[in-house]
Amino acid sequence: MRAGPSQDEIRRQNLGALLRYVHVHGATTRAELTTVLGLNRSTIGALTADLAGAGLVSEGTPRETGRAGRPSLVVRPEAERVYAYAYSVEVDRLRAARVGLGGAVLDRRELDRPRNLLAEEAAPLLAGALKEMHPAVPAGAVCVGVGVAVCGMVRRDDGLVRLSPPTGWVDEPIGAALAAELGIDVPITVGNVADAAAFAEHARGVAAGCENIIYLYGDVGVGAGIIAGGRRLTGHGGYGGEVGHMVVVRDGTRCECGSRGCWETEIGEHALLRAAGRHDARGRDALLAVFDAAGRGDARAQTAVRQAGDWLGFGVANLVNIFNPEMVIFGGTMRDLYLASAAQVRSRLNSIGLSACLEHVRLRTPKLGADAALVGAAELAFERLLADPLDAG
Amino acid sequence: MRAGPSQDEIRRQNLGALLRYVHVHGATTRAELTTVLGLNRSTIGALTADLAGAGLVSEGTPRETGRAGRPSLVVRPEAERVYAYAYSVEVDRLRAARVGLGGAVLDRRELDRPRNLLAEEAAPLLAGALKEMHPAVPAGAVCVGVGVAVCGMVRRDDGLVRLSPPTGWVDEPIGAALAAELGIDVPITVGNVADAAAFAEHARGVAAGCENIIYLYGDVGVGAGIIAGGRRLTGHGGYGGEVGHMVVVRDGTRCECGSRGCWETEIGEHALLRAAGRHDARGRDALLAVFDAAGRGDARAQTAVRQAGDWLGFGVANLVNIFNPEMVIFGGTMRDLYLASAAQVRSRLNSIGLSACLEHVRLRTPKLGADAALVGAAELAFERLLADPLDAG
DNA sequence: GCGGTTTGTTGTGCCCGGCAACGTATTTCG
DNA sequence: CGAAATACGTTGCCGGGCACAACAAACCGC
Repeated sequence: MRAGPSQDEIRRQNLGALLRYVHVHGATTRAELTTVLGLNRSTIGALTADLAGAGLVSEGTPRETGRAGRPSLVVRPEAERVYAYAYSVEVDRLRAARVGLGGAVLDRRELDRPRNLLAEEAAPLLAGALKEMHPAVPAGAVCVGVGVAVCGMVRRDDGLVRLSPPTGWVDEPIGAALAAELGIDVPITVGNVADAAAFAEHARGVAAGCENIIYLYGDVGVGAGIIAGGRRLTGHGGYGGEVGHMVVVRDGTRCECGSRGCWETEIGEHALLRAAGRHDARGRDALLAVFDAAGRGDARAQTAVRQAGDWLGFGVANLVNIFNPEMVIFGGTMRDLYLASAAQVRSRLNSIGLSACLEHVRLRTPKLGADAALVGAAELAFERLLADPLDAG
Repeated sequence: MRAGPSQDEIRRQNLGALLRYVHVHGATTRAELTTVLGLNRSTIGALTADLAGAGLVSEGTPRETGRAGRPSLVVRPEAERVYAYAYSVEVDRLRAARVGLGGAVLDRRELDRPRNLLAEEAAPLLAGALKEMHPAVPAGAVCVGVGVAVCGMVRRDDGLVRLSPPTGWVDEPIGAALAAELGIDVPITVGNVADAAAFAEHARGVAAGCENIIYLYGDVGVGAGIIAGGRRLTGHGGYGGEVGHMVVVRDGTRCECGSRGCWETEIGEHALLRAAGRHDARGRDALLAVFDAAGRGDARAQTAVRQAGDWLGFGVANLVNIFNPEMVIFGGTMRDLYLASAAQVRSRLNSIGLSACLEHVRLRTPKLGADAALVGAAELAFERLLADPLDAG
């Protein structure tokens, strides 16, 4: 039961809408902004002046238009001067990047992550990557935040990593550890990697313009970033989207989460490698080798892929029936699995899915590729700026 | 990429917030409204004046407060003069009601629904109920809309009932048929019965104040009304929440939807009656007889109930893992099943559910009882008024 | 260079809500 | 019973936000 916005909230929202537009769509003429945002020329002028004054955008000379009339000024995000640090904590990899307003990756570092590395041990490594990148930051540039994407369940309120079977983390305060290590005074936002990737694909990837999407992200486990009605589905505690632990086989194979027959146990890394007869292998490279082998005609690999693809379609169909999404995106290892078994996926989907839900659903692979998680993490950090550009800038 | 609200939208939203508050919470003093809505006394005064002018609220003499100071005026919804018609199309029952602003059922009619009655045949019956109720409407009262709750998949854009296996409806334009039959010029909103019930329980039932809930509604089939982040989860076409057709047994029992092993085939009416050895029975009474028998110690009935309860817990656990809701509500026949098999439900939930998701989830039965669907249908109709009180009034 | 066209800029006005001063209704206390 | 205290409604004023219109500026085609 909340009242409507006050007038300065209007201003904030309009500033945010403008900044978000140039952040997502890149340099934009003022004329275009007036039509897109539905605001008056004079208002757009005032807003850009405010944002330029805060150093968030710059106005440049117009592009050659070819048409008659005074050319419109171009509003550009300050892609170099305003940036966020983004981290992605994956099973066997730590990624760090400096991402400019506008979404460009300005700098990056990657390092292998020893399995069973705890948050307190990871934080110095992550901070080190940041310090390595720091000298390249131009003078006067300002960091608006740090975003961290972790493959695990993250408590919304404080960013505590509750449970991340693939990394072995339980109640790891990665945000606090990182804050202590960095010693810089910027807000740190921690989120789930699938959520972050979904967010990025929703903002500037294949799902641009879609309001209802499911981004399925496979690593060792499987999670989903879900956007419903244009907003992230977080759930009450922030643990929404744990579709990998939807049980698809009652009393099935034991899962790391303690339950049995989770979807993950049928389509996760372990399941596929085991089915392909590679019990000792792990990691993404091993997985790709299976897909390769299947592509080259290896019968056992083909069976494994087909079987996993069948289960992939099974679970996706269930999710489609529940959410009625506009698009399902297959990211991480799910991308490879989907591409290798699209026939099985579609077949299952068509047999299980309700026809009304199948009508408009599109199956896609990510547009942002491996960077989706990083860009999404940055997007999490930028979100604060976009909600209130002048205060957070 | 939408701009912030304009100034008259502020007004609309504030009017809506005030009207919604008295609609949900009943008569409220102006003083309370100022604190709840965070608006100034003068603003509340202006808003109530506008609403009173439109005949939506009335201001009354203050209640005895016992405290010092001038007593605050009481703002009351015009519960008799402003109303909506609500319909609920269930498998073997048609309900109609006149619901006043504030949510009170002012008048009601119920009739049996012959199975296999199509929308065009149902519309005259529904219209007849309305005409029966019409003479009792006080002079000067105004109808703000008609809400219809149907146990089936409803297209959001136009209210077409796409598929409703229990009633046998396929692409039935109940909204249009009703509009033609009624001949009155008020907007007709059609929605899913589970959605409507969830909406009602969220607004004024057990889930008041909860932002993430799953309302499980059982009739012949099973559907869910889902509220995520405080907003209804509709999905892209409006078909979200069809959890009854989440497949829980791969290649299991054939379902009316064309698929196999849907949740519905394990916990729906047919499943329970069959398991209890009552193959020829149907309807709610037959179902209640099974629960009765189980309560009295009938072994076969007990086994049937336990088995269905086990599957109920299974599906609920999956949904809890996916959505991380704050509350799960068991309505319709699911209420009876849940009450009769709470032990099984909790047991499955605890073994399958992720511990983080189980932390805060509460299992509840509806507070509004059998009226939830009707009140929810009315709520759908009121929604338009609450979004823009002065225009829609 | 000149008209036509499109856009930036500036000044004005409307609307909304906050605020403070004043009037009013009720309780409490002497 | 009456005055002080308390809380509230009402009124007028103010600042902020955006739309609008008039004017100035920049570009195109001729």
